[in-house]
Amino acid sequence: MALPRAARTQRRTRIQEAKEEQILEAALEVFSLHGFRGATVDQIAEVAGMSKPNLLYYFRTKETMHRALITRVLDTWLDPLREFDAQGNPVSEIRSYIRRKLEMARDFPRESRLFANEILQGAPNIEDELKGPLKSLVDEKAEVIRSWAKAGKIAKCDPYHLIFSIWSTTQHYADFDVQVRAVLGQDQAGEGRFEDAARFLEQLFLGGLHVSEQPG
Amino acid sequence: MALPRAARTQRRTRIQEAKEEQILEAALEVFSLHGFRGATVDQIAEVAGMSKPNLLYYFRTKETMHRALITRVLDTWLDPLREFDAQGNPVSEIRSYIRRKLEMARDFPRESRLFANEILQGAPNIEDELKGPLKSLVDEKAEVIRSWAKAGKIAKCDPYHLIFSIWSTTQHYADFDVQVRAVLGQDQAGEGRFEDAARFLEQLFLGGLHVSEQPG
DNA sequence: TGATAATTTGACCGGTTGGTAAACATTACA
DNA sequence: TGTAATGTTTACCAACCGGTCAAATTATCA
Repeated sequence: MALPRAARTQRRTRIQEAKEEQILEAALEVFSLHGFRGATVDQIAEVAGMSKPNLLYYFRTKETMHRALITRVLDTWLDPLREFDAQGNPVSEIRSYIRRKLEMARDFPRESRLFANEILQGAPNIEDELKGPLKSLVDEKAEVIRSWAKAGKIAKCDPYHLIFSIWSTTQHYADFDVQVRAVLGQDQAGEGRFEDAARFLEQLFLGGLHVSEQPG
Repeated sequence: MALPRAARTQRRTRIQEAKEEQILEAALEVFSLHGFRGATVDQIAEVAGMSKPNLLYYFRTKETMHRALITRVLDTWLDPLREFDAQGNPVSEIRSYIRRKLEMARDFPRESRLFANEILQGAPNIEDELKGPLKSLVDEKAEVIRSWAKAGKIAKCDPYHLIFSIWSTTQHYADFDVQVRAVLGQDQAGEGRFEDAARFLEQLFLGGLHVSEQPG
């Protein structure tokens, strides 16, 4: 009998790595579309092209699989914020942060929806990671923004709500894609909508934070 | 034997009205927390304080119940946008629209999450309503915004993406509440966060759309 | 090659879920 | 009051779901 995955030696065979990758890819597809409880193991197994017991050989439970996926996605999801540079030019840093987030919404909508699903349902599995690593990173970058405001480089504003608003506006194009398409209609909903969004958001944020708006 | 609800005469008894209300209230509670597939009929029945067969006497299937709920929520959810007044002052109209949406996120988070859940999972039940009534209303208001921009009363901008950004930033405080609380921490996450958000969003949108930002 | 470990599968299981059947209780109203 | 329509409950079912098991198959390597 084979040992369960967690009890193996560190060395992972190519097969293990390939299959686990295959499973997580399928799990992303299914979880992001139906949420945790809406997704079934059979469904994931089918998308992954293997039998259910075979899948459960690599991830012993549905929850293990989900947790592995969430952890990985949360990590890459924060990359754009990590690149946020205290030494850079404030305006161009904010602009490129918006652009990177929007690109992720366009190129990785499933990851965005997986995350949104999780948060929406109370984040039962990742509350610790939100209060830990996520909060720390945001605290750090909020301090950077605050210092920019203090130095008069951008308008004074609440840095946390600024970050929230960048998150929400950009992820909206992934999470609420169906609605966006429905409202824009067939003619306007071509891929140009991401460029239009980028233009608009740049205008909104750079206008709203322009130093000339700051009294005193 | 009782007739199923759909086949009854138009006159609804007080009992019917009360029970259906009771059920939809419970359904809102459960669906908004767990999504469609994550919610169980037993759970809804328990919250509604009745037996499962009794509940199914009023709504023959889980889906019927869900659809009734979604339809009603979508309707009230659009009220703030309906109040958007073409004759009013552009700046104060936009400001009060943001405020109303933010108040709804604060006072009716369950409705917001129910809707978000539905859209997130591809809006299988309400695509028609998105492409119909919703799109029509947005088209109408977008035209108003466009006319304001043309008259030089606000900066030129894409009215659709403006509306999207107001939706996303305000609903974020309902849909992503867990994340917002986690990031702000226990000390800052008191109810003051909605006032802080209102102040920030006002600054953002009114600054970003200020007519002085418009070249030419 | 042969033996051992890793991988894959079909059959199955107990619990849950959406929904039904039919008896029973209550209300509306002639 | 009587009775027919409406409302409620208990018992139940078939399908589905997450997960197990033991047997079969394949890879690894001395």
